Amino acid sequence: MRLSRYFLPVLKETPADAQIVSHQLMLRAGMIKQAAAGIYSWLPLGYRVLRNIERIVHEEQQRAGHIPMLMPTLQSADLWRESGRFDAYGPEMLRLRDRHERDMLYGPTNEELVTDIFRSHVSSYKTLPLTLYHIQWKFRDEIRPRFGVMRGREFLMKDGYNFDLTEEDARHAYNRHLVSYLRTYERMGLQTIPMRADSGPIGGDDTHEFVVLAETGESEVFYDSEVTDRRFGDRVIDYDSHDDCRAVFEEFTSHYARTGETHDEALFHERVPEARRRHARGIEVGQIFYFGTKYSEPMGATVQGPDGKPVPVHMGSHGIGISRLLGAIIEASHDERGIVWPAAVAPFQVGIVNAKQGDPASDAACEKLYATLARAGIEVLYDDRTERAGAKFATMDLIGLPWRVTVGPRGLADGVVELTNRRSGEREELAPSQLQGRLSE
RNA sequence: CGGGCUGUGGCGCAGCUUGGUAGCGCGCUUGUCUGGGGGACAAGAGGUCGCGGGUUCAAAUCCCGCCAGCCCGACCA
Repeated sequence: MRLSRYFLPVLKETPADAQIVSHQLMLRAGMIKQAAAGIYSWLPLGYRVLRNIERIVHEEQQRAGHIPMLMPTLQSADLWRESGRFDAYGPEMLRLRDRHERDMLYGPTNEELVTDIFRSHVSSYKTLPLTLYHIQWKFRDEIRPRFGVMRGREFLMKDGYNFDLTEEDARHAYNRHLVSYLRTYERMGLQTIPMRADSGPIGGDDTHEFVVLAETGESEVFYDSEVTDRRFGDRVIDYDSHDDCRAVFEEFTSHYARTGETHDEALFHERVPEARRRHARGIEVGQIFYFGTKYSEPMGATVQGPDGKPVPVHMGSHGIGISRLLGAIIEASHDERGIVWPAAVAPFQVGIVNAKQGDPASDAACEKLYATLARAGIEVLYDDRTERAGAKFATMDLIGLPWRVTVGPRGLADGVVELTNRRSGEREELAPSQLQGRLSE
């Protein structure tokens, strides 16, 4: 992409409304524009990152055997009356009427819809286990939206639902999701800690939240310092193996780690030596639930078992806050100059800075490099504006691409360009012909 | 929803106390000189001062109402 033909409305000054660094940087980097309280337009740069995160979530979900689909944002109130949540959910649910005065709602979550799909089409235990998920916009009419995309009213979320014949199978689905989520977040360069949490209006007995530790987090968390050393890493796992998934579950949840609502001070003291007790703040980026037959019973989601008798299915649901993740990643990865994107989610992998636009040698070298990299499938943003080098550097630092190539008369006189790593600041000089190989490492 | 605050050009702000020509910085346009960390100079464009009503010869400024947004608290991917 040529920056001169792109749409990247960066701001030099920080808008007054933004309180936390991720919100400030998203606005300054031209990623989002507020449309109303807690509702944002995703400008091209922000949209690219959003899509990258979405893609990773899709890949990891499908790796775990979960099946993608898409349910609508607008739902009929009827199903929610059936589950009893039309009244129970409260004013956080946005209710509206269509032209025929029928009660509708903008979905805050999708248990009712997916359960309805399930009961319409699944009648045999042979179809189980089944996990369906989708990535769709949700609306929750928060009392006070804030912190940009971290607490918006409209937000993009992956929500998935597992249907199993037995509690044992459903527990496995729970563990499998925990493993899958750990992988997902690590791929985005985030360390998350699964914490025992409160189930809120979704209901159910068992639930863990995935928390990114951050000063600006909205949740109060208590944990054993041991948990921060855990890494899933690149281990290979058989998602169908109950034992393998349970082992990971136990490894990551054996130490004390709880959010404020479920925190038990006495237990904390009993189980964690004082030197390892931590009290901090965190950002919730996902949550998994096991809720048994809470929805399947009232809504009649049953299957015929091997003995021919109908049994309600055991269910769980699981969510990842896709749009919130942008904020969480920036909170966890930035410096005084701007965002530092982990490569996996970066809007472009490399930015080319033409230090002297209009200089024939510089222009030619940049054009050639741009074409070569693009042809190699590397996502590259070429800053071909007639700005001075300093302004281009500042823009690149702000938008946080992993690599920057600086091309100018100075280096070209020696036959080299400069490659700079955004995170470490390390720079090396190399011939333009070596660049593609270096970036593909 | 309670408490506090703010709406003035795309962004950041001043002007309001004491009513009388709408201003500054950034950004934007054009030109010249520049050119490796947000350049200099010059000339420009751009504003129903959130909306409605009132007071007044005259309202960004005073009064009333409404709307929007932000912050602090109780709720949440």
